[in-house]
Amino acid sequence: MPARAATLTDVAKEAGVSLATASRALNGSDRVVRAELHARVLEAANRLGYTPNAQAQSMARGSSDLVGLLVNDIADPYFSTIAAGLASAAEEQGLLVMLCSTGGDPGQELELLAALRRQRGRAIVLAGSRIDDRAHLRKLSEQVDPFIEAGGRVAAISEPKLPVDTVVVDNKRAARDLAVRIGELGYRRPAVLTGPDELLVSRNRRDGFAEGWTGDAPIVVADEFNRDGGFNAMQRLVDSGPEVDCVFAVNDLMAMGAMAACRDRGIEVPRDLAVAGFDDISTLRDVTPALTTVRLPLTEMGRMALEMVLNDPVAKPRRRKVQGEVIVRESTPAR
Amino acid sequence: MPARAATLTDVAKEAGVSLATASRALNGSDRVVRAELHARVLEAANRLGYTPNAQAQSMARGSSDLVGLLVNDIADPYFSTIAAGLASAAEEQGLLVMLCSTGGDPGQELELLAALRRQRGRAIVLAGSRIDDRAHLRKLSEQVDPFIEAGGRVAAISEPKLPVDTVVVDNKRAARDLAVRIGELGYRRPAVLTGPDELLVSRNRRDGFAEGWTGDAPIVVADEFNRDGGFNAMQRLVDSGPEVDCVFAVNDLMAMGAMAACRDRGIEVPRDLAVAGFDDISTLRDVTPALTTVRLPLTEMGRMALEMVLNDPVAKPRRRKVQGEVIVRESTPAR
DNA sequence: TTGAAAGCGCTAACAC
DNA sequence: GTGTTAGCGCTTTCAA
Repeated sequence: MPARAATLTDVAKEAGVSLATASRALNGSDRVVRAELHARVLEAANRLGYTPNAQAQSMARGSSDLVGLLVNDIADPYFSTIAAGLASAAEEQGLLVMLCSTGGDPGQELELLAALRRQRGRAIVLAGSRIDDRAHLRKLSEQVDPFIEAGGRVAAISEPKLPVDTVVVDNKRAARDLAVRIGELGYRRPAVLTGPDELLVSRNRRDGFAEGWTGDAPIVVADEFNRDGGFNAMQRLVDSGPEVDCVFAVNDLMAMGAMAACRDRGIEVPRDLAVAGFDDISTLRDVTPALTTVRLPLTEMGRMALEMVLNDPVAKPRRRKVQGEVIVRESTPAR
Repeated sequence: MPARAATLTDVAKEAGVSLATASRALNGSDRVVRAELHARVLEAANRLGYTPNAQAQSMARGSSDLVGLLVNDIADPYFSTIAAGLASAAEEQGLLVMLCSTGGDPGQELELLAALRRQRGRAIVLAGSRIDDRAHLRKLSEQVDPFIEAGGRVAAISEPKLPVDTVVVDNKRAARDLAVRIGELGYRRPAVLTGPDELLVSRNRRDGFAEGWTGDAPIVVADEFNRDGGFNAMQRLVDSGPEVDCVFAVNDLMAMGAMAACRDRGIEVPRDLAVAGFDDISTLRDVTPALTTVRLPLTEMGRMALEMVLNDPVAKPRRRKVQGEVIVRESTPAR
């Protein structure tokens, strides 16, 4: 057998019909093919194990059934849950997802975006925090704009920094709500474990919490936006020895790291110190003490982004705001 | 501006050279283009914001830079970690990953495999447990074989049920090792919380454990292969009231579910009951009590699969065995 | 070194 | 209804 897949031409020949008829019979069109020929074509296709070449189809049709998804890190449950939502919505639409994981590296982000662009998918979804860097945002636009100009569609799941349809989590508000609840629970001296300042999520969650807090301004310790960051930040916090009765880590992974650090230092959560996170990662819903956090509809957000990006484009970018819901659990008992 | 991206023809025209020259200047080839023309082409391309059309390139070249990845559920940390490994290896090779998540549904798996096949990527990686179903395996082969026949490459990360290169976890052996360790720790009456019998991973882990166990055969409770399955299985186990001093859940998610069920029933882990899992999901490394489990090099497995699938094909499918490492933590203290 | 032209596999006018 | 044919954007002989 040849190292070559059967083509439509092969099928047409085998069925004794024209290329056009074969195309119409197999891949639909308004034109109708006589039942007999139709059957003959299907049979031939079957016999030859014919599979349409989607690349050729997109070229000829001028439209593709690929959508790109760019995330910071697909191993991070935050993004993998979004990806799952987006992928399942894509499947329903008969679309295929091209996945790129940047590792949080802006340079990589640009390169992968370019790669996605080259594939001429019908849309690209950018998930992951925008960093507050004018130069980088400009470079992103240099990729995004021509893609849109050429008929592509782009949406983001992030802080609304790019002029594209965006699913935006109201981080500030949710963090504010959380601060209020923490206050109501009787805590008096909170600390915030935050990520790098350039990361907008991180900043907004921190600021939102501070806004919602009525007592003295919380102590803030910054580190990486992941588990190890939470661990390290917590260690530094403990070592600097301030009086603190509760800690808000700006995401669940950091909160887990923080709790691990507490354990290392003999601090018992929540007896000695309360801990709260953000995201409500489902894999972590069974940890003990159960983590107080802000629930985000991650799967839904992935679906929403796909929906937006498939909608007809509008002149003005749409914003779909998503609200987080404070979930109080054992890690922040009333005191 | 036109809703149409600049093409190579546009660039050639703009630079006042032939199509062929433009192609050679921009997208490399053995032929060398005179420096002056080269510069002129690059400039024109830049001015026009030209991006090569990867689809057209694949068609013309007869080879694509897409690889497909089919997983059971991208939201499951097991698969998202594998995907991360594979994606990062792919990036290094300048390849793009098309991601499909089947939801564990065999029908869906077939459809998505077909979709992947249509895209004419250079390779497809199938990650996820094979179910032991002759009819389904045959249908899979009906997709896989012609793809390979036509020059495509396929690899799997699973039990070696398909005649393709496979990264295979030695589940049986690792589970056996775990059983031995559990025995050495002083446990006497274990139960196994397993998944559906058709799932080969699930079965092999269960059987491996039983093999490694020297006392009376462990009680076995089967349910779904996920968190809720662990929860439900554990409830049923408790309700049926047998004497058990330790539980092996065949994956970490089930173990988490099992621990949650214990909490519900007032059983304290590990004081009243020890629990062990399998996979060593990184998101769960900080839970308390720390989970005894079998560590799998998931990221590495993703990389390995890509590597295999890009290697020259060999007549006989390769098998790369991966060993799990038993990690004893607090959830199974010596007693 | 450069250019003209023949495909790659398919769709969509356009004719019959 | 069905067939012919001109593209889609690119690479790659083959000549010049």
